[in-house]
Amino acid sequence: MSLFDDIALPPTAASAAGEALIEGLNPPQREAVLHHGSPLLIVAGAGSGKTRVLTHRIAYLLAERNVQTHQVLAITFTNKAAAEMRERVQALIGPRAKAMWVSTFHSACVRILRREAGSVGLKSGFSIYDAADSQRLMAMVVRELDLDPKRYPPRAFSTQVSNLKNELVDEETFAARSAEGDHTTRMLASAYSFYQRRLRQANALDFDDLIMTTVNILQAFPAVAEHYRRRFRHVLVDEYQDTNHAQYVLVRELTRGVPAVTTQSGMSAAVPAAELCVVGDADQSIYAFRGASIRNIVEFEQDYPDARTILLEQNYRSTQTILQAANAVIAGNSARTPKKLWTDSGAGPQIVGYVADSEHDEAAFVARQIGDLRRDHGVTPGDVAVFYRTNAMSRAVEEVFVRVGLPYKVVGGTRFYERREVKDALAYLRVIANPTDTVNLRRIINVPKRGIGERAEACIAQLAEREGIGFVQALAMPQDAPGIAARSVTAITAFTRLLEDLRTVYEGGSGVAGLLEAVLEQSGYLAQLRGSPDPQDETRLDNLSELLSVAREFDEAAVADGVSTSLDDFLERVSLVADADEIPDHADEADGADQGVITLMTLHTAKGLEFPVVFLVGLEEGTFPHQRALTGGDPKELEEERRLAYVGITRARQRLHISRAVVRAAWGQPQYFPESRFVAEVPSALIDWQRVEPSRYGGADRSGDRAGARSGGRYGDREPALATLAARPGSRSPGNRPVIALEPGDRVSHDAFGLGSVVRIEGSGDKAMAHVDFGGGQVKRLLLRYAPLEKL
DNA sequence: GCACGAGCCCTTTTT
DNA sequence: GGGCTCGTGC
Repeated sequence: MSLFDDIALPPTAASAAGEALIEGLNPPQREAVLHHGSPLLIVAGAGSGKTRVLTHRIAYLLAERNVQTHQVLAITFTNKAAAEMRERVQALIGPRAKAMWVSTFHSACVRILRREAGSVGLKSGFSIYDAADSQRLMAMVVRELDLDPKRYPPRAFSTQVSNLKNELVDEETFAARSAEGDHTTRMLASAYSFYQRRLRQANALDFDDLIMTTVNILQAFPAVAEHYRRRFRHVLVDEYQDTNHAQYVLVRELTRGVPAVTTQSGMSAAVPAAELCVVGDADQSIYAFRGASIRNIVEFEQDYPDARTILLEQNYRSTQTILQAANAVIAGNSARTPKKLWTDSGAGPQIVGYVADSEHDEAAFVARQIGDLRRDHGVTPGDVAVFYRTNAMSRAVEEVFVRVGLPYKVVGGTRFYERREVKDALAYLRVIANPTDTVNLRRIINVPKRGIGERAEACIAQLAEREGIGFVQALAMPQDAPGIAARSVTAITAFTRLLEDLRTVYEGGSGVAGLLEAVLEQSGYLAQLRGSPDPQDETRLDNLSELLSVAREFDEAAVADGVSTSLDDFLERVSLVADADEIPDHADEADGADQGVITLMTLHTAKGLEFPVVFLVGLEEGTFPHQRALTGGDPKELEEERRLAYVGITRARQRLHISRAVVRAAWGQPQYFPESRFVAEVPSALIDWQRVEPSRYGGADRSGDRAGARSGGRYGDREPALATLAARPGSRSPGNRPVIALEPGDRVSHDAFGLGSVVRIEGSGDKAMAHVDFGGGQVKRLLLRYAPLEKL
């Protein structure tokens, strides 16, 4: 029985071949594939086959609507998703899909910028700075501006600059706008413009620049814009709910039509606006923190008045139980267009719940449960995923998995390309590709140690400033640097010589791998690691050898495709891939020996994926929803947390497990956490609790226990981990208390001062402070994080 | 110039 | 439990 039974005539394709391309799709899905002309918004619930629809639509355009491959631009959220989409289209219509542009926004912009960089004075071999590089550069700028990094943290500046760029606010506009602002705003403005200047000098672009600069070029150079508007007749965007303003404008610019114009060389034909098709789910918008704007999807129909909207609500992924839980949680968000996912698959097993004493106990539960599922239901490790709110939480799970011998892979976290040794090696390559890349140059100038210290570096920087030349040029004439030691001059000469030699190696046709080998060998990097007593350096060597094989693969692929290998291409690739692009393919490995590995990742990384068995750990107030969303004072943040919960729940196909730890170590110290509100929102009939919070009363009354957890651990002595903590009531080590919510007028009790009443509260979060009147004219100011206070 | 240790922030989430 | 900065001693 389906909702569509009363729809008389499902859409049909024009031809038999076309009919084959929409076979097996339900009526709204077919309609989305076949839709013609006006902009199209596909509002798709979780697991409703949106990527499938997009894939089939592209195939249909190419096979049935006479669209050329080069006329299609498809934007996905990750490179991995792009690769999959290209493969699927190929499977449907053959190899000509290969030439189609399917990529992330960032990769697409790099391709455009490579061609058009000259128009904004960039050399085409520009470096791409990731978030860490940007922060490093911002730190240099803050130092240069003589600002106190404590008052003006480069991190915060970096984020704010990123936000401005996502809003397409350039540094001049911002400087003009903030001239009247407060001191911090003006400092931010100068940091922004200095930062941009330094980026340009380094011939580098940061992640946000990739989009913003592309938009700027399209808007400033009509001929360039026209080129792409004529070219792309179909623009398709997946995960539209996670696009930011700059990306929105980029899409608008690309899809605009071209009017007919008469020029000296004749008449150019008009081109109508490109067909735009976007897919998204407002309930899965989880990237507002980096500028994603839900308005892009909610107001699509206002932005494009002739737009058509198609709703996909049937879920093909999860059981009814899982969907009910997801629907219940997301319903807690106000101001959303109600959308009810439904499925005609069965109820499936109940959600399994577990309340652990500690994060170790919780991890042990996960491991036990996986063992049971393996034994009783033939579940393989590759079927299982564990999701958590923050990267740091993977550690507890990993420890247990290592101990019991479960195979796993952590996706994200300290990413491969963010490891120190990998970044160092890549910095050498970047400097060789782009000699003006100061950030990377200064990164490796003394790595491994070669006697060019801070002092020498400062002398060179001073020389550069005095002569009005770049840092690189100054480095070529160290003897002219004011006050430099003779020893340093020798060291610097040897260093520049090294770089020249390496450049020669590459120009001699070494390929990227050959160059990388030369870098590691000749710089002494390998020698240093090999000779190190630090066991960590062992894994560093492994990582470098892994990087070397990535380079080899790249060279080989270039040879196979008959393309001339380019260092720029290699660097671009490693700059833009996330570890999310290396998620193991679990589904198709189930034949015998290779049973895949358990996937560990954050909820954010989980977007767009699905697993038969999912564990959601750390469902605690303060962990998930995250403390910052609770104390930030912005209800929007809490809504985003809820959407994140919705995303997490809907990743599961068959079995969902939710768990929490009553006590979790934060900053090395144990801290109490009450149950997450998201758990309470799931109808209790859906959950099979295997263990609930232990209480001193021995009962399973969860509401009573919650109060206990909040006010400071009255726990039974059956549970060892808790007994230890409970043994010293009121004197728990400082800094690890939950910050209790207090209001003026509340009655409180203090271990030492006795009874009192709250006069006022100042600050929030970790810095929340209460003024408490304990009588006798004694008003104490107490930091809630430290004070042994209990609300009465 | 560099190695080492103490003290300091930290932690959301990522293309 | 970690990564970074600063001070100290060589």
